Amino acid sequence: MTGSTGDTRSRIQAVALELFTEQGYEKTSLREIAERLGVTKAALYYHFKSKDDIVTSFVSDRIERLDGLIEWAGHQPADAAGRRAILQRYSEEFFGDTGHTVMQFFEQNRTVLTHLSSGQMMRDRLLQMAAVLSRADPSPAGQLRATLAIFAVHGSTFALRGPDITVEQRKQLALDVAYEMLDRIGASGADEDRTALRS
Amino acid sequence: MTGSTGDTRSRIQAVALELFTEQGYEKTSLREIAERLGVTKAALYYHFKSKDDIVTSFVSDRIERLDGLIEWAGHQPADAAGRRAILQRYSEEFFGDTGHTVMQFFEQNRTVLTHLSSGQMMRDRLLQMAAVLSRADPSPAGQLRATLAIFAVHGSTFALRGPDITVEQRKQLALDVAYEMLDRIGASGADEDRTALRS
DNA sequence: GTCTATACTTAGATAGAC
DNA sequence: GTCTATCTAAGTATAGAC
Repeated sequence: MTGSTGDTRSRIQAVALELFTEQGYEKTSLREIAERLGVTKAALYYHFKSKDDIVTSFVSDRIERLDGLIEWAGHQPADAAGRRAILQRYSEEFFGDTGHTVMQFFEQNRTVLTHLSSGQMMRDRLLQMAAVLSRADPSPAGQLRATLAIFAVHGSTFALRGPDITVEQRKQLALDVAYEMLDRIGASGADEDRTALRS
Repeated sequence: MTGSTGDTRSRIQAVALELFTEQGYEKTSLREIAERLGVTKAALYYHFKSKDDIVTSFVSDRIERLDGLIEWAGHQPADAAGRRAILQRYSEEFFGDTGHTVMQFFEQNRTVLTHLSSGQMMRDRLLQMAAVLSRADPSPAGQLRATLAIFAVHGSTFALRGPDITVEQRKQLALDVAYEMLDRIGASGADEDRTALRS
């Protein structure tokens, strides 16, 4: 921690991720990051091309893991059990030690998904997740249900009030609710027809 | 439009809302807004205290309407039919002509909900909506289901791919899916117990 | 009451010395 | 690999013209 040891680059990543998550990407200045590390702004620019390049550096690893998950998901059965398995693995990725901080960063900086290149890549993977989850019923209703299932995982981090709830409980609760949504994808089909006509 | 007519203030609001929604709050500069109106930055500061005061000016109206809705919701029956009625009115508020642009602004600028005073007020109302929807079952599971129901309405604006889908269809679809979630709030209770124990 | 001119502070970013 | 100095543009603020 205190060590003089080499890796300034990874120290920048750690501090930036922490501050970006706590106070927001736009609200955190490079001066602030530099000061916390006892260096100048210019030093940051030796290690990273720009502010959003710092984000890219700790996001690309997540992207790769998500790509692996999506690829695997495509080979799972397109039934309810397959969907549950896919989302279960997604939630492990989301709540897992290595990925949790980065996912929390995106949860706190949702506009980054639109305005930063690395954010758009993540957004893209999220859409692919929804697509693979709803491939048994790619109708708008199926897409929306898949999106909501994913959001159950994300939303469990802030929709659940009270600090007396553990991470493990959040995770389990998110999955329980998400499964209800997943199980309805492409279920009867009769529902959808009624819906379409009702309007 | 071209007119020299008085209301610079409301012209600023209109242009700002449009640019903030299109390109994002942080990515839009006051210079840009001023130029588009043919005035200087300083003119903006005559009409508004600050950049985020412009946001407040067009959000406060939405807040008031939401307050009315929440107050009314508290008097509705705390059963499934009551919850459906509440969310239905919420979606009308969300998709309605007057409010839609402002709600789209928040959808495109979610970090504003955390970092701006007016955003926090809106965030507060959203939490109150979730609370009133889950008052029959204020457990974490109930809260999460209520939050997801609200998010079905919001998410229908971006989760539904394809431009061949009308606003009215989005609205109806969002409600259909949201109702599934609402109907499960405080339903059996047995589910929750199983969930709690399973972990 | 409505706006312009001007200036202050801080942001992200770059060039070049050590 | 890091620092000093500097650039442009951002948000902000005020004095004063009309």
